[in-house]
Amino acid sequence: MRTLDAMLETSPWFVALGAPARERVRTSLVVREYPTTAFVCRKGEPSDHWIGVIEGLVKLNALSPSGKCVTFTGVPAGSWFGEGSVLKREARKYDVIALRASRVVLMPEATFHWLLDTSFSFNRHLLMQLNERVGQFIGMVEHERLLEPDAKVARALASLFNPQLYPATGPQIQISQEELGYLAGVSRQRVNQALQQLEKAGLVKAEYSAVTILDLDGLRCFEG
DNA sequence: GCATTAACACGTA
DNA sequence: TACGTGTTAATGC
Repeated sequence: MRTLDAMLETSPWFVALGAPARERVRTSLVVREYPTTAFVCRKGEPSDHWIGVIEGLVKLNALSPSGKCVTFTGVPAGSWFGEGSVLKREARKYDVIALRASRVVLMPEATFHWLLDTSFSFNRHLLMQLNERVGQFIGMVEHERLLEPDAKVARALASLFNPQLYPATGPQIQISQEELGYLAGVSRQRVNQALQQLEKAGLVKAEYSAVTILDLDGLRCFEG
């Protein structure tokens, strides 16, 4: 995923639009670049855009009053997020931070609501995406309460490769073990141990600041 | 017992 | 140099 146009061609709701609507959407979009650790959005800001990741990886993040950090989800290239707050016309509820150099596309709120009012394919896509997210987050609660750390790390990794939400993701993801820890809810040291177990089981290959998935289905049902 | 934090040496970009 | 990794020791639930 290198360019905005490549991103749009893999967005099913966009492909389904007629030429005039595509043009209207296309001209309203703005592309921005962010270096690693930069804020794409901050908690409390107005939600005036739907956000797509063209290149890179961003995370939805929250910081506790005592300074602890949790990551709700990582968003890889090819996917859109942030519709919840735009739909409700409320302030951003979480920080969005680039995990590595990332190119992002912003769709203005006005375009978003116009699509909502005029395009069945857009509505259908949004419904699918929200439904998929509900399933993902319910799964997260289940894993958080029921699974051991090795399995939590396995599911956290697998969640970054949801083909419904993230259609155009290759098998390798560039993410540090510390960030995986924030995503899985375990310490960096424990992530390191878990990755060694998952590697031994032939499910992943751990690399420097990256993980390659070898067996996605195996990761999804890994229980130790 | 097991995970977490802290601390350290080492390797990599 | 700055950051990520692999490991160990002390601490806490």
